[in-house]
Amino acid sequence: MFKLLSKTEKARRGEYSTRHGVIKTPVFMNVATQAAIKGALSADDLKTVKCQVALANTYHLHIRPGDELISHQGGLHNFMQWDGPILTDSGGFQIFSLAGLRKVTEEGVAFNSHVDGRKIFMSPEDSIRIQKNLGSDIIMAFDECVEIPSPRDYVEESCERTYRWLVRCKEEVKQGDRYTASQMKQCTCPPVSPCAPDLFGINQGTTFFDLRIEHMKRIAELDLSGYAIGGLAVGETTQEMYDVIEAVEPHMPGNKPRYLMGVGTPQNIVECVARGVDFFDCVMPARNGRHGKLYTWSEGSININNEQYKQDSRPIDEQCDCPVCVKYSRAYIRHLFKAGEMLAMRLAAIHNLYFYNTLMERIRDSLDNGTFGVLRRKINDV
RNA sequence: GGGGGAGUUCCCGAGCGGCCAAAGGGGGCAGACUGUAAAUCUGUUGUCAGUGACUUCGAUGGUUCAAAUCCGUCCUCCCCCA
Repeated sequence: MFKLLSKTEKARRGEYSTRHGVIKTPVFMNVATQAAIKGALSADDLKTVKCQVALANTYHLHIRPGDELISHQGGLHNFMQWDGPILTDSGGFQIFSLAGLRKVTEEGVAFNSHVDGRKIFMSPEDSIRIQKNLGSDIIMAFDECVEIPSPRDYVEESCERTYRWLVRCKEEVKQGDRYTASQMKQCTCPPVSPCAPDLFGINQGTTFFDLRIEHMKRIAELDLSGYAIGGLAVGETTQEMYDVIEAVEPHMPGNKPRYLMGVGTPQNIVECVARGVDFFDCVMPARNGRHGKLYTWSEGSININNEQYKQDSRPIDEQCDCPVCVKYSRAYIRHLFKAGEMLAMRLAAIHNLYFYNTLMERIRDSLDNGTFGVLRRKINDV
């Protein structure tokens, strides 16, 4: 359940309650696709980096180790030992990123597993059932993420289908309680609650404003727990992305959280908070970290592999109080990268995720004390 | 002492008369990464200069229009036999 606490122009401060705790928004969700943060971080580390919500993936976990298995292990929370909220993506994006192997029909999508190549079929109902087996707090609707650019008639047809899929997803969520006894035991919510997960719908329509708006209006009528904007940051310009959000935002229910899927850079996040977005997720902090690109408050991002840091005894960021910055030097971390040590990626991921989660904390604080504009300018200037 | 083999650009290693500034790795330098098939991918790596020029393939002398590639001598290393 979402509670809007305050608004600063379009920017929103809120709280979203789940059966695994309250999420303070705006929030950045930390991506743990396969029930782990890449870079060798555990659920304990998620606490360290001040993560509020973990994001896992339906497609990946269904293929391996299997959602039934995870269900038998007491659900995803128990499996990965994370007691905070979990949002699972529906698999829609994976099918998009596996382009070439997929076949989309009204019933669902057939595609080849990236693991062993076997044919897999996933319907909206399948996706919901899988996400229920995982025991997620927030589940995403099964959508088709359309490539940008795509022909208008295809986008239109796809939006229609994604809408029909959404209706089916909603129906499936209502279907009998799929939680196992062990999951119920894990569950901390009152016994009377059916523990049905919260369903977020996903807006599509590429960069056709009218299709985006039309689609948004229709899904808004379904009274879902939250609304996502999907299919962005997939090749269009940043300005186009902002324009789409500005076009769609007025048609999103004000009393429901808004989630911009897969975005983005610190600048993107601040700019999109300013445009009314509450939830974000992105692989960038973890992936860039693994590749040596580290975020700082005063220098923007630095590539720690660069020769200039060879003898640099300063921390990654002198203004950062993460466990990495209070201890280690740039010279040491650069060495770890050059030497190919796993620790390099781990330390980098910890720092970057801490940076992102701290960024969100600062955004929330600034919204609370009226200094959001200052922070926004600062992030854009770096 | 006798016989055989090898020395290539930062390293390993191809090339064995012109298409070679010289394949391919590694290493170095730099860049990309936005609901994670990503500890991945891309560019660059003799010097100088905007097409081109100049110096490189152990050393030195030669053969040839032309040599990293052929021949002589020398230096160094490896293997086998005594």
